[in-house]
Amino acid sequence: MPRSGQEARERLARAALELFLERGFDAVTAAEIAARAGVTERTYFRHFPDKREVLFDGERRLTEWVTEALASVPADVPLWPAMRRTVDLIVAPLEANRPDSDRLAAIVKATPALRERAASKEARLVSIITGLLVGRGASTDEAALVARTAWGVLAQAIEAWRAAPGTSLQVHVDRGFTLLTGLVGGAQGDPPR
Amino acid sequence: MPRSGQEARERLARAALELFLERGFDAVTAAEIAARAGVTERTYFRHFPDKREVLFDGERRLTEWVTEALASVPADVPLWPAMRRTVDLIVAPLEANRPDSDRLAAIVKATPALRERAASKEARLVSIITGLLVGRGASTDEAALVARTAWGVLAQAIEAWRAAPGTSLQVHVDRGFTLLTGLVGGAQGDPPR
DNA sequence: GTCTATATCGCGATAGAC
DNA sequence: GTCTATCGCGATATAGAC
Repeated sequence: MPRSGQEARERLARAALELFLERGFDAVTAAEIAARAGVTERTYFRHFPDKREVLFDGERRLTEWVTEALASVPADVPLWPAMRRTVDLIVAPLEANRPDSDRLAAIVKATPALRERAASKEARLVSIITGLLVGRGASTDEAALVARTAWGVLAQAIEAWRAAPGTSLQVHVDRGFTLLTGLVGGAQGDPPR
Repeated sequence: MPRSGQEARERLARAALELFLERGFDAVTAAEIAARAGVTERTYFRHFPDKREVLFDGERRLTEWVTEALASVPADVPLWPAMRRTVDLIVAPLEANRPDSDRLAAIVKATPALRERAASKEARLVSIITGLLVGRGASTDEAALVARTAWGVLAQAIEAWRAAPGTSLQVHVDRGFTLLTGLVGGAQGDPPR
């Protein structure tokens, strides 16, 4: 079998996804993933630090999308509008990636250990975005707040989108930003509807 | 030593905190925690499902604080102001708890596995808050957005507070809410400063 | 409480790729 | 011939089953 590390890595990722879909995360051993990919267990652990991480290998792309999107927004656009544009820009790749990400989301949702890892990945991404915003001249506090808030809107939109199979993610994103603006920026003494 | 389950649980939590502070999370085994608490390893795992969970036993109080605080806000207060008041109400207990929570934060920050668990606990708390807001009559989308956003402000304030030892948490919270209102609700065409 | 599966990692040897 | 991925074996500790 091929000696290229990258290929083995991809075979491992595919094998893991298949096995987890077939039997569920807990019922699959690292040795089985390795066997299906045609390598030994030891090789598995050289590519991935633990059994969970195989699933999130593709998530690195998300970081790239965000980084590129934010870089493409002119530097003179203020913080919040810049983040809004960034979110809009990554809607398209997210929608294109829907089939894969839906399957992944299903596995993750069903497994507490994977939900933990996913939550931690999200936190890391928010902190990366914070760093990028600081690079644009924002204060740390401001950057962190904007990154958290904008990511919250997107994450919530994604959740709603997954729950409503026919809809477009862009619609949920727009709705989220509008809702947020109304809630946070609007008149504060309004009585409940 | 006492036979009360609750007491053993507390001794385990204290022993774990001590050992983790002394040697770091990874260099401590569950058996050692149990030994210092005067019980067997098996007893440890009866109280806590894994090695990480001992540290977060106290976090249940946070959920209680939030639940009680939100319940104390009159039902006719709109969503966002209600969450703002809720956050204000839990500032006091958080400040009172500072010494313990600072030590915990230090251990968590130094250990990836614990950061994951902490991120997951936060996500769970946000979803609990979302449920409470839905109970007040909000739509799921609205509730989730408000819960995420308000928690983001608090979490960010806590981080800034920890970084600046002399300050009061309330100040950081106020600053965060003001900042957010200005960013999200303010004029959108402003040029950068 | 005891027993066991299995995740995870260290080490030395081997064998494709360039 | 070097690299470096991979192998094979062994050790330890978590976590769950009986």
